[in-house]
Amino acid sequence: MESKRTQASRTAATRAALVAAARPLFAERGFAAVGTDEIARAAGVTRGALYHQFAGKTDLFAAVFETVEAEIAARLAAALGDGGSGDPVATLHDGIDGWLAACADPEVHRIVLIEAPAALGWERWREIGRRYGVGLVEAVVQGLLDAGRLPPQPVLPLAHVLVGALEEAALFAARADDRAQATADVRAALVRLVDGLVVP
Amino acid sequence: MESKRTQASRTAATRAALVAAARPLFAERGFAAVGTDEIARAAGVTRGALYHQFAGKTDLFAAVFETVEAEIAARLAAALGDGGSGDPVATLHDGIDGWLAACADPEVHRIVLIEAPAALGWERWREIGRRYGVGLVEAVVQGLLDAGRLPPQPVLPLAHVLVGALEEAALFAARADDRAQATADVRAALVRLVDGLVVP
DNA sequence: TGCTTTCCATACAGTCCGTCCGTAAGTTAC
DNA sequence: GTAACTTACGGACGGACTGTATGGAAAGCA
Repeated sequence: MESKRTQASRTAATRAALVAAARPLFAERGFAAVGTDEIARAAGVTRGALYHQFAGKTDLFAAVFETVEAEIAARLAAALGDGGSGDPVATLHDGIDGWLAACADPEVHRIVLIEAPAALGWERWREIGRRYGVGLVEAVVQGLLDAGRLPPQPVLPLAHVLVGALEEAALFAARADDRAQATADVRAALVRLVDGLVVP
Repeated sequence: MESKRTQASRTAATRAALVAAARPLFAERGFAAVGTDEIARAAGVTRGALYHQFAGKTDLFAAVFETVEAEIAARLAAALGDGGSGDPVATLHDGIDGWLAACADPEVHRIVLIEAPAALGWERWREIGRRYGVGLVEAVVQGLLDAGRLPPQPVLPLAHVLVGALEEAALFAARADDRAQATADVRAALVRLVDGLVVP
């Protein structure tokens, strides 16, 4: 079968090809430094296809960003799902490890943490991020509050503060000379941070 | 006097005019969206002067970024200098307040936290930031370690984690609908965070 | 004052984004 | 099956922007 390609499959194929081609380019050289012609050629199509499938270069980047975010969220959800039955604080520690491991990949932290805020603007960046990574942190914090492991307080401010700590920790670890050592160090700092928050 | 302008003063005047003109433009529309011609016209010169004084658009942005960072650092150093004789934890609380107040200005947080990482790259961003805001946090953490108010640990990882928390807190507060409420909320979250770290 | 260096304005070349139009591939109606 | 229509795509054009090269004015120095 599949001798006759349907429109939907054509569209899906070209969009996927463009996203897959743009991802390493954006990650390597940044949003502004890579042109649409290079992306289209790498995807085996022309700029005409790109501008038919996406509203523009920024929209294509948003699609790449969403793909990366979805991968991280799925990875973290899987890791957190395993420890869901145990101590919520232990779950949080697992989440820290999973996050740092995911951001070790330059394709992740360069796109998610460096390029996306400027390319999409902070509001749109956070709006998308809230459906993925930020949303996970919110859920974990809410779980801790429900379990009485945190003093009563609004969820969102604490979640944002923790997200900021996690993001900068990931960049510090990923860009360090000795990444293994740096990862262990920031992990310890993050664990001390969250352990100081929770009540027995 | 001043009928006869010296070369040094000419250079200083044009550089200052360009930096002053570029600052609100970059803050309002972002690094990529504002052209060099618009900056030059706003400064009352031409692009020729811009490219004579700066290596390029990125270099001009770096100068703007350094100016903003220097202002924040001076402001925080003044606030922290007053409380230097008191409790180091109280000093840290004052630092949080000063930081949140400084980042309430869009010219600050848009340039420092959104545009700079992508425009300059993370390494250069942090290299400059370390001479200003990040360096202050490092000093405060080192002071807490010396005073025995923190369990022994490397300074840099904890400083970066705290900087990340502070940065995201500032963005959250600055972009919220109810900024006063959001500022109070993230301030409380940050205070709980650092209070959980220190030992009596 | 005459010469050199610094500072700056103008003109030019190269690149890149977004849009427009024509064509091909796929879908629906009869 | 084929005709009418919609969707996907390639190629080319126009506009904007960055960085550079060239010529002249202002300042430093003898």
